[in-house]
Amino acid sequence: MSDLLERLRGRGWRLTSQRRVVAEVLDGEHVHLTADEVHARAVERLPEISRATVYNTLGELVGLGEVLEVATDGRAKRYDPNAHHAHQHLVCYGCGAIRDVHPEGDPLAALPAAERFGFTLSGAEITYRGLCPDCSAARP
Amino acid sequence: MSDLLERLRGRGWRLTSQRRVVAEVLDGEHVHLTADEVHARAVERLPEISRATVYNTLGELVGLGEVLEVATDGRAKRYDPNAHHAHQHLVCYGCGAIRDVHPEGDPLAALPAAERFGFTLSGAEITYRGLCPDCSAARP
DNA sequence: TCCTAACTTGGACTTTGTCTAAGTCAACAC
DNA sequence: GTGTTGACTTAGACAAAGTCCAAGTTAGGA
Repeated sequence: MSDLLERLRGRGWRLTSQRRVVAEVLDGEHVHLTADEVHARAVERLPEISRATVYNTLGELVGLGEVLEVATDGRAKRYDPNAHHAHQHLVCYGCGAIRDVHPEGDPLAALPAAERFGFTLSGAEITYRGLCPDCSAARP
Repeated sequence: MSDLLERLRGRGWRLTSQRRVVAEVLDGEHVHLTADEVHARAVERLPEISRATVYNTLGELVGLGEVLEVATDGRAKRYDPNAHHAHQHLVCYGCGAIRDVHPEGDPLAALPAAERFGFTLSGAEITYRGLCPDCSAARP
């Protein structure tokens, strides 16, 4: 994420303090924040940043392919900065915790031609569901 | 779906006209309606049915395992009555069309123990993305 | 036929996200 | 360093999707 700002600058982005703060908040691994959570953390560093700007910036980052949008629960979308390494997600149905995971093989290979209905496939998203260790311990 | 009402009755459900209509609307294959679409179709048969009842009934059907909730786009959830046959979904990113598909093998098998982080896995949902034949033709 | 707990209703409310008009400022030119 | 300008940000109104509640209705057993 450290060179993200340089890449964005190279694409003609104006480097505002707001965008810098959003990029900083998203830095890291296993980060899957909702837009509101990104806003809350951004406000800690830049109190006057608005919700609209956070939504705008997240939308731009997704459009540029720098951040992935993840919809694991039909509630708020989550934003995953780990866009440059193919991965899937493992979600705890107890507490909602999300981990990036790396299954073996190409998921597209499992779908036979007869099951493609003439579609031109471009990818597959897998959400593994389960109970995390903490939630397993809490439910005897 | 035809014997769904019998199963529900067996579980102590009161068989109201509202629940009957919601179940009828959901009958069929490749059905993936939003709650609002279910409500719109239910109103055609029972004009005074309320949105709240549709949401209640859908929630109960999901809780009983008779209907699946599908969140393919971060917008409205969709309801899939094909809950008793394991399947995955193929979604067109042009028009949003959804098909039920049946990939080969067990998706859980692709996730190595080292990538499970101590979770107790219970299932996996796969969303294949692509362009359907109609949308492919429309985008030269 | 009556009774009652279960069900339904309309509307208020919440959450999540989008849009707009007006004001601000990063980056370039000089 | 200063000025300029179009891109960016802001607050708040709006919209979509979903939840909650008190009051009224009703399915199904007694």
